[in-house]
Amino acid sequence: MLNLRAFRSICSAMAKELHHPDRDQIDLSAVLEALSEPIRREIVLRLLEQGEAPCQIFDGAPKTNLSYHYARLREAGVTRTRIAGPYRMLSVRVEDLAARFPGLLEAVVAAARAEAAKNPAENQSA
Amino acid sequence: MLNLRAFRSICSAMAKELHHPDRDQIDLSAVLEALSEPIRREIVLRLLEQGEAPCQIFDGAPKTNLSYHYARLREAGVTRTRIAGPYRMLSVRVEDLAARFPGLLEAVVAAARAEAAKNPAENQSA
DNA sequence: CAATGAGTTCAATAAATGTTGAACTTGCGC
DNA sequence: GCGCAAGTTCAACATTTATTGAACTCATTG
Repeated sequence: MLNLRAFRSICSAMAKELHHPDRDQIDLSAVLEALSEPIRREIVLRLLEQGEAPCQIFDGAPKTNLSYHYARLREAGVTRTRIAGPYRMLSVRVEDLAARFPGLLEAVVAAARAEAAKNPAENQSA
Repeated sequence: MLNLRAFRSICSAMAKELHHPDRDQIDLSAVLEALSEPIRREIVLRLLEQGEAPCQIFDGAPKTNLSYHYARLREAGVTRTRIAGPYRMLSVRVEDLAARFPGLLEAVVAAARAEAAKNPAENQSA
């Protein structure tokens, strides 16, 4: 495990790329758990609406907390992070998720949208 | 909160019924989280295969642990528990879940089935 | 090179979930 | 009424997740 972490650090430094699980390594439990957190669903919804976007567009929590949530989404295989100069661009791995769990993202997104529509005040603060 | 707990105890004692969230109170986060745990997905798969079944049919963990998981599934609105004499019959609230989050249960179940097919040894021990 | 902004890492803490064994409650059969 | 089985509750503990502020890394600009 320590070896894996060191390995990832080396990859990051050399290739300016973060580690993402391969498509066939995306784990159902990790995805469901990642998406069970409201703020993460908001992030996913926003990314789907706008397409790839920089972390900057999210401000519903302190930076460090958002950083943690970004990492959980990425590690679960839900999002992809691309480093672009001083920014990190996030996107949802729509095709990978559809390939691994057909219909899951759509269902969660539809439910999350309905949820957001039901709580507009809460949503505007995000 | 204490009041709600007392209220639920009274309902249980009087009506031999456990509390279940109303359909419109089923919360997306609770459902996703409930289903993010592998053993709970197994329980759901088994119930869907066999229809309503007594708790007895599950033996993949100690009774108290299973009791905890049953409660999480029930509280999330995923399952319904009916008391029948000395047994507790569990069933999946398929229609409620479909009404609240169309396609979600199907997608999770399909993924869980694929998962189970990929790990048959792990599955036979359940 | 220094300053600044974007976002991360780290360690400590808080909160929540998961596990467990003892004690318990309930229903049933003898 | 007693004994037993089914499943729950409780409290303690283990594990994991979530939050936070300080320190950090990296890229850009003057």
